[in-house]
Amino acid sequence: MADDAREKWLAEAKRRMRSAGMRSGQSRTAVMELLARDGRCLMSAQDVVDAMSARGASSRASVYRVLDTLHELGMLHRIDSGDGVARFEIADPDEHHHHAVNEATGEITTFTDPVLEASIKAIAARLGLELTSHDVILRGTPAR
Amino acid sequence: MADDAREKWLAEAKRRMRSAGMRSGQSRTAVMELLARDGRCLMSAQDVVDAMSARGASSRASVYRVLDTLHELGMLHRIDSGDGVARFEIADPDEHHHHAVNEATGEITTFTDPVLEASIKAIAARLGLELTSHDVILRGTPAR
DNA sequence: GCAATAATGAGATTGGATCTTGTTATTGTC
DNA sequence: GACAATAACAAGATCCAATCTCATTATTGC
Repeated sequence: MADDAREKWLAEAKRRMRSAGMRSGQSRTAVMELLARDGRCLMSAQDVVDAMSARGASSRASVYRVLDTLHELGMLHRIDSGDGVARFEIADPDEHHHHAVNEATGEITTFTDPVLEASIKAIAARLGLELTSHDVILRGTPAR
Repeated sequence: MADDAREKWLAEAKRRMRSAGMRSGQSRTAVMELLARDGRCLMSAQDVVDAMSARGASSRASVYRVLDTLHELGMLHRIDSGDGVARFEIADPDEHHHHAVNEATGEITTFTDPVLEASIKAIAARLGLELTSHDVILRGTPAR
């Protein structure tokens, strides 16, 4: 993701927090800035906890709280990859993607697909569902 | 799912276990029969543990082992619904479906869609991935 | 600057899942 | 059918992500 998109994300996250009547404590600020500056794709909460404690700030409880808050505010995607660890990534409104897991290496790649998105929209309409979110996860091994 | 499909599943599960060189201990047998006879859609491991201990059999460890084994043999789907609890359901080779979560009620419905499946196949091919499994989860609220 | 109160930190706690170890049961062989 | 080899099991300890508690600290409107 481009640097300016990250800064935009940070500004938007702060704006939404403020307009939700939330104060800007040091943990919230620090976690948001970490995610905006150094956030990798699919960080686990523990990754964030480690990164924060490496710079001597933010307790585990706070990190979990902030991640949860950002998720509720729609600023983070939460992906449950199946290993019992929730992973987060910045929600860039300009880029909607899904994930494919290489089961041989554990490597995760992202992809986008308009046909897939269209069919998901059609399914939701058929089910009478106002879609709030959706996940698609592919798992497989490299084809020979 | 029809009763005969369940019996077919049970027979196939036993066959695969046997051909994988595994013995048919009482825990394996009991868990498989429970799943085949009374298995609901999306049972958690704990649900199975409770059901087994209600009939005075199978330790928690055994239940987890058997579920894991059945999953590895391709006889169970494992769905991580995002609440930290893995859920399982019988893998009926004749019926491949996905899940939609009603976020207002927590209710889970299933759906199938050929267009969706086709696009997923196409994506996997594009990524050079030999697909072993894939999940699609929709979340939303009932449209007014 | 002050008071109200939201946010935080540290550690305890929860709960799903896994691991360990001694025991039991299954299976091929005789 | 009995026996030995060994796979499978049971019970409980343990692990670890996530949540909760509550006293302390920091932020914000006034």
